[in-house]
Amino acid sequence: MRIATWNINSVRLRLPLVRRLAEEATPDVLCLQETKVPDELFPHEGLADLFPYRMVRGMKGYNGVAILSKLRLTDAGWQDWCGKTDCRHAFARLPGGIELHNLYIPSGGDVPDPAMNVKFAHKLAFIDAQAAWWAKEATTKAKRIVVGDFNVAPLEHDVWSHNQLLDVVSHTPVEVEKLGRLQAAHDWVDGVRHFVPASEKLYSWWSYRARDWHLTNRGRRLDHIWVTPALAPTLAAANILVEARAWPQASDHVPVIVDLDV
DNA sequence: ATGGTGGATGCTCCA
Repeated sequence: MRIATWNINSVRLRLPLVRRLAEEATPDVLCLQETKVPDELFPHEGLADLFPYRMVRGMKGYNGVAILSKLRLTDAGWQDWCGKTDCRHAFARLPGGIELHNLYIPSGGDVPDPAMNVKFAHKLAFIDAQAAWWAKEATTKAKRIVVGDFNVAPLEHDVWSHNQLLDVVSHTPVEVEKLGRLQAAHDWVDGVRHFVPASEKLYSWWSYRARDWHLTNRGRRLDHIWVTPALAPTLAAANILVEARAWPQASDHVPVIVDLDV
């Protein structure tokens, strides 16, 4: 089973890129974030041939998540967090009793101080709420996958310069610490780092503002696929599709892909 | 230290 996650930054604008990914990388399940489209305007007609099963949860202009699947989805739904209806979490059950969760964690704005910046406070509260939720749900046998744009690059080599990003939202110690607690809450296994040593640089996002993203290569690994320990033995491969950053009218994020032998 | 780009929206917010 091939699972992919991609912050698409408008699914309507980049529908051709979604189709290209589906055809070239052949994911069985594709989770999107920042779809930026209300459910009634979601481009189902442009995706139904590739992904007959779809769970979408979007709103006008901002955020939005979608699960597109070749495999049957059951018990599909969505959930609100932090008292907001901002379309950041969709879930569904896959064949084999696997529960899939697609998350778009708040970006957090520019100032890494929750007292000065309500967006950063929201981000930290969101991660805390997730950690509490998973601590409550966790069982050793649970077969679960959580994917998405977590907007946190947790490891030193998940950013181009650890020292220069310590004060930059996405890599501050408080976010990394909270994401670590969230990860520990269900003993989540990082499906990509399972195959790539922590000493190796790995990115899934490059800013639009760089003159030449490829030349400067100032990336961050913000997009993740985690699995519960019960699924860890099935991890078969992982890939970050860096080349997609150079596709015409690219998203600033690239697809992250994990294969499971299930 | 600053501003750089891109998307959705509608004379600005968000990333």
